[in-house]
This record gives sequence, structure tokens and C-alpha cells, in this order.
Amino acid sequence: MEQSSNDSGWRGSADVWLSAAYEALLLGGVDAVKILPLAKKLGLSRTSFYWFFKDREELLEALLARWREKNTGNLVNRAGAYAETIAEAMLNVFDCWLDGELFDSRFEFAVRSWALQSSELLAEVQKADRKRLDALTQMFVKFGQDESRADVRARTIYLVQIGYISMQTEEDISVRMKRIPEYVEIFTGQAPEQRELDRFFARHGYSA
Amino acid sequence: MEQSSNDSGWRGSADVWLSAAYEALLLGGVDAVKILPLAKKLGLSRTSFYWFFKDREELLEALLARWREKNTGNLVNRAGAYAETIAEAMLNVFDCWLDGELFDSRFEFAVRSWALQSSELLAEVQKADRKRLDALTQMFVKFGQDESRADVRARTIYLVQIGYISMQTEEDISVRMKRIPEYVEIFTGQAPEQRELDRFFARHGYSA
DNA sequence: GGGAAAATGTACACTTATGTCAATTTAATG
DNA sequence: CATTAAATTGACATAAGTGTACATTTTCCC
Repeated sequence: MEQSSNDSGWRGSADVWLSAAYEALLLGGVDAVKILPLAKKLGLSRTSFYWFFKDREELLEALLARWREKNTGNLVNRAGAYAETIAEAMLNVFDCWLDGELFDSRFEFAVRSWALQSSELLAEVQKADRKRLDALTQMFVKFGQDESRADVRARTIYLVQIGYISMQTEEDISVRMKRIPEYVEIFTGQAPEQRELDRFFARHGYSA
Repeated sequence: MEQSSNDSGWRGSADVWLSAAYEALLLGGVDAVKILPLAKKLGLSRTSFYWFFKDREELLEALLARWREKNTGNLVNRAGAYAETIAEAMLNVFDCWLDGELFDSRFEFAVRSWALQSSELLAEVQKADRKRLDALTQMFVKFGQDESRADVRARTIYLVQIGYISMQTEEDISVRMKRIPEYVEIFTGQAPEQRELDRFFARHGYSA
């Protein structure tokens, strides 16, 4: 037990610094990701950072790499997952919003805020948005919606989630679960079957 | 012509600094609101700033005051405006999303990002969220939806907008107008009448 | 146990920011 | 045009951050 994510005898490692940077980013935005404060938190000398990273830039780039891997891939996957009805497909996507392993909301928000001060990053975030919206649109098309309606429905779903993230609320899981059936109906125009909901609740370890 | 918003013979004023701060905030987030860079942009000596503001804190507080005045009040107003149908009421709210005078999206996003590094501000933003959501929920209740459905519908509308802001897209007004009828239907469950749309388009100077 | 690689630490030079103070300039007005 | 209040400035002191060079300590492994 009590392994500091690092089994070599050394205290530091690229990963230790990166994790600290990740936490700082989530808690205070990019501008909170500074080497001196991270060093203090880690109880390490500031300069030993430079053994693992060339400079602060490289650390930030590593953070973005983490973001890229996680958030877009999983969402596109869930949108394409097997489903018998559009309501079920919708619930598949909801997995992302409820499982931190599939989609890291706070990370997402921090990156979007970061994009405010970097047009390069903004372009990348917008590219990710397009990819994700596209996957959702295709989901609706697959279930027979025409393109323009599918587009607006996809946007609705996606934007609600991005908006939710941006509210930075910490709600109880049960509060959010109660809204799920209504959301499905609004988003797809079709109420979910009880068995579909049951399957969904079950896989999130929630009993209505 | 070419009046720098300031008719006394002096170059600086609280307002000149505040406007520069506002621009910097929108372009780069709070951490871009720094006295030295603002001074450079204004072509003024950094220290003359302190004649108008006690310190940087006071400048930031003034920025927040601006935000408070503008965004919440207008939204609550439009949600309560006269309408014959829920679809018309919905279109009243859309006024805010299309008219920069009623709701300043970029400002809104910058403030929300700022809240990442200040729990006090976060609390205030969340209070604003509640006020706005409340106004929207009441709108649906007024048109006969039950509380729980009204709540989810209000959230959908609000979150879509917050999400849209957070995407920081610069879309042509006509692109956005085309989606309006679909949005109204998804959000309210009722398609808007053509004459309702016409009225809406007209007041935004848009001819379909 | 003794080297070599990996990691850490200290000292230095530099940059960008904040805020105070005293001196000075500028415009308004009697 | 002299006074004065309003606005501006440069010089100073301080703080927090970056990155480099070099010496030192740890751990790994033969």
C-alpha cells in the first residue's frame, strides 16, 4: 500500500510532475500550472523538474496529450455502440456523462478555458467538437432522422453536456439519474422503455 | 470624430482602463488582465493606473460588476416577457442569444473560466445560474408543464446556450437562424407557427 | 563496495509583474 | 495668468516566476 505511483527509489518522475500539473490545471486553470508551486507541493526542488521536461511548454503539451487520448475517443465510441432503438443509443452516450473513466468533465472544462489564451489550442478544441458532433449526428441518421434534424439534435445533446460541465456543479448522482428519462425524451423525441432504463441504471450501479 | 470615449483633456480615466481590462479579459482570460500590458496598450505609464484604482483587485471587481448588471437581468426579463404560446415565449428567450446587447456570450465565458480559480466567484456564477434556470422553469410552468418536466426543459435550453458559448464558435447569423425552428420544437415539444418565426426573424433584421 | 546513470539541489542571471513615493506636467477656472 | 486639482511619470523596493550551470547525492547493478 501507499505507493506514490512510482516504484523506483526516486521521488520524482515525469509522471509525478504530470499528475501534479493535472491537478493544478483542474483546480486553477493553466495559469496555475507553474513549476515553482508544483515543486512545493511535491516537496521537491524546483529545478529537478528540468530533468524530466525540457521546459514548462513541454509539460503543458504532455497535459494536452492526455486530454486528447481520453475524451474524444470514448465519446465517439459510445455514440457508435450497438443499440436497438434511438433511446437506447442515447443512453449509451449518457454513459460518458456519468462515468469519469469515459469522459473527464473537469479536464474538459479546464482545457476549454485554456483555449481562451491560445488560438492554436482553440482550433484543436473546435476540431474535437466537430468530431464529436459528427459522431452524434451519425447516430441520429442511423435511426432515420433526416440530416438537418439530426444535426440539431446532436448539437442539443452535446451542448447540454458542455454547458453542464461549464456550470461546474457537483450534484448527487441520484439527482442526475432522475432527469435521465426526461432528457432522453427531449433529446430523441421518444421516451425510453423501462427495460432500457433498467439496463442503464444497472450498469451504473444505481437502483431507482 | 475620433473621440477616445473621454472628453476631458486627460488621456486616462477609470473607464479607459476598465474597457482595456474588459478586452483583455475576453481575449485572454483573467490572467491576461495585468496592469503593465494594459498600460502598454493604452500608451500610458503603468503607475498612472493607481490614480483610478486602488489596485488590481479593484479593477477585477469592477469587471465583475459589469458582468452582473448585464447578463442575468436581461435573460430573466426575456423569459418573463409576454407570449401567447410556449413557442413564442421560447423565441423571446432566443433574443438574448442573438443580440449582443442583451447577453454578452464572450464575457460570460470568460467569467466562467475565471471562476475556475476563485471559489467565491464560482459561488456567484452558480447563484446566477440558479436565477436564470428558475426564470426559464417558471416560463414552462406558466404554459402548463409540470414542475419536473419544466425543470429539465429549462436546463436543456440554458445548458445548450452555455455549451454553445463554451464552444467559442463564430458562426454566421444565417447558419444559426436556420436551426431556430428545430430548436424551438426540441426545446418546447411544439413547432413554432410561421407567423411567430416571421416576427422573430423580423426583429433581428433577418429575412429568411 | 565502487562506478555510472539517474535524480536532486544550490547558486546565479534574468524577466515580468505589483505597488509606493515624490516630483512633475497638464488642464480648468477664477 | 496664477492657482490648484487632476493626471502622469520615473525611481525604487519587492515578489514570483523561468531556465542554466555545476556540484552533490541516491540508487542500481556488476
